[in-house]
Amino acid sequence: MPETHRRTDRLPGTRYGSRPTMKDVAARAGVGLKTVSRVVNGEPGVTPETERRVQEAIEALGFRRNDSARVLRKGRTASIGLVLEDLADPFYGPLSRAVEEVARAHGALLINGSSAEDADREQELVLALCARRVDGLVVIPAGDDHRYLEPELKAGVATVFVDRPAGRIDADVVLSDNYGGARDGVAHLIAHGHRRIGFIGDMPRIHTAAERLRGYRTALEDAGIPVADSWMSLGVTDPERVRRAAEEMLSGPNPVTAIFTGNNRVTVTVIRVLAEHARRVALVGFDDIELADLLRPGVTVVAQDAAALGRTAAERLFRQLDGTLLRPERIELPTRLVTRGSGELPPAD
Amino acid sequence: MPETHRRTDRLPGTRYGSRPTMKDVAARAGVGLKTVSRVVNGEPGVTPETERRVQEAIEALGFRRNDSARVLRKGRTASIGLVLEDLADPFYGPLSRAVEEVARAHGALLINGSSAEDADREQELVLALCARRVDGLVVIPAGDDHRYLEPELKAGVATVFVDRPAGRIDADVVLSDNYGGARDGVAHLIAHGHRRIGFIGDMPRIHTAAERLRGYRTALEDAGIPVADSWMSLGVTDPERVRRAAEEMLSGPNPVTAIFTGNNRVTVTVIRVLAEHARRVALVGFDDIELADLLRPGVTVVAQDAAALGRTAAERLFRQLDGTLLRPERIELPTRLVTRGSGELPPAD
DNA sequence: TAGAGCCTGGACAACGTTGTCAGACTCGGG
DNA sequence: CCCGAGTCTGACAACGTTGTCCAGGCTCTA
Repeated sequence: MPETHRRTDRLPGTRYGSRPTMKDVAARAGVGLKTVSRVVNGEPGVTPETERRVQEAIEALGFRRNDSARVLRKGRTASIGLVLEDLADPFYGPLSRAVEEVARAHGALLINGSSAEDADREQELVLALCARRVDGLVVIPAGDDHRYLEPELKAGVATVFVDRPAGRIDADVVLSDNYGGARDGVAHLIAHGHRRIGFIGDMPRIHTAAERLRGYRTALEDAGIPVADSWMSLGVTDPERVRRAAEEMLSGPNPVTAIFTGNNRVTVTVIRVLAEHARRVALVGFDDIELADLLRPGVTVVAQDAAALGRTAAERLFRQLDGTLLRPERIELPTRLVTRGSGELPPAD
Repeated sequence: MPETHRRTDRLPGTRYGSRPTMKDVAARAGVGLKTVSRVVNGEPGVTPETERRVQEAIEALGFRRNDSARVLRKGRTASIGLVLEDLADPFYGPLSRAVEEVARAHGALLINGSSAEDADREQELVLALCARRVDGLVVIPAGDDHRYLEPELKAGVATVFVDRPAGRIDADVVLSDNYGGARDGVAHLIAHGHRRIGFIGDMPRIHTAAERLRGYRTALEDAGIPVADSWMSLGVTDPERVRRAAEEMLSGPNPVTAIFTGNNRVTVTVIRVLAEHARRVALVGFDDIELADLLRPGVTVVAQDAAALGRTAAERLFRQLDGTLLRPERIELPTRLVTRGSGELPPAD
């Protein structure tokens, strides 16, 4: 029993002593260190008999390769980082899963963090992931200046931005057609006779919110409808503010007959508000929401394919890692107008 | 310029050459290696002037500490693993976020994987995480035999199971009161006069499904209602099967007047089926679903607090790591019956 | 049977960091 | 002027793995 008290400087939390290493396995199996490595990695050049002995020792000791050491040696971690805004947002669920699936297909693990829509926290997270030496990053950016990533990009960290573009650096971006989707959604309302259409969206510094607002304006302008400031409400999307905004639009001397909502959270809140209102107001929302088809009236939405966003981004990431991808590109995925009744409500007055 | 071509054995993918190390920083700043380490880690014993020089060199080179090396040396990774069934399931969103928040509060990152309800994949994932030397694991188990974790537990990997208990090992478990919740939900239906109540749930090998079924049976037995096999349908929860099951219960010579659904996915499908039916059928579902309050009739549910499950589990995990937690425990969190009308429907015939 | 070539196994260094320890230097008091 | 205490710094080993390279034993052929 040599080496029983090797690690005297271990942190106190490591209670039960430390794990066996390849050295221990080698000693027990009576072979050399590298032979164990070969067995563990399925490399050729080991006789069946030796392999058996090594396997036995591995089993007996409960050996598990230490990937930290492996990573240190090999330079690749086989893991990618995903930074998004909020793990609990239903929009990011399918997106995360798609990224995870692609990662899994490439033998990589997913490290996952939420920025909570805070630029500093995003940076902190991204840099922590870089310190872990993730092979690549999928980032839904909160901030708008990503020059802090330059050393990382130079060092070969594959990076793809999703849902919103990167700020002040040249990087791969995968977006939805926020502008076109919003324009079509609002045009749908106009086609059903609406002229007074409200817009409730996220803070305009968020790219998606700005683009959707732009789509809204364009649709109105294309139809020759003047855009009234009082019908646009941009800001945080917590229920209280959205509720107030909706109620203002619905009351007053010149109430809207339809509302276009800028994302799933806003849509849900506005549905609640409308449910309390006597007057029937048309609604089209950006992002699909579960059960939207069962509400009465059903909720018409501009649906983005969150899974496709994630999949596309992750696939580009691994193509960057392959080296088969050369120049950063901006990819825009189409949205789809799903009509379910709410948009078809004619103006009530 | 020494050391420009040090890493000849790097993988081909590392395109842009390699990252600067502390050694490089030390050389540039004209100080010793350890001094750089001290600056990077904010350790005392460095004059402001020296620190400035080091910071400058770090900045200039774009140095970022390599946490793989750090981990190897220190034995702690400051990361925990979360293995769940499906990242995209709305039930796991809040749970993941809660785990992430606790992790963040303890300065740890979250590595995240989906088992897709497959025991082998769960094991593969868990062991991959252990190879990464995560400090701890939060596992929503798919399998029912976790003896493969024994060496890891001995080695001090903190582990907490959530939502379902561990199989054949002694470990911390945080559960919802599935039995009691289901019993109360079914009792609610009985209290409103229902006698013929169907149950549609997940595969009985899944602990939560079995417990909820048990609650269902108990409620019926307590009320002296015989339990009919034809009113219980257990199996995979894809929409097709659930739909068939619901339709069978609703037709035939002896149709149910109420349905108790075993999880959120089942509930959603059954709502769809009921929406197509003329006859009004009462419904109580396990798990809350978004917008349930806006459906007509509103959907009564047995709500679990997914965030509390995640938070409790993660907190126990870090207490294990602190050493302040000694014996594994089984914690059961209460559920809450949220009545929203659907459960109050009287039997239609 | 000797020599060439192949197969298996092991010694060793390196990956980038941190803990240990000792050396150099400063400062103040005796 | 010297010494001790204190401050700052750096050399070195170790963490556990993998790549390189060489040694020794084997087979096969001439």
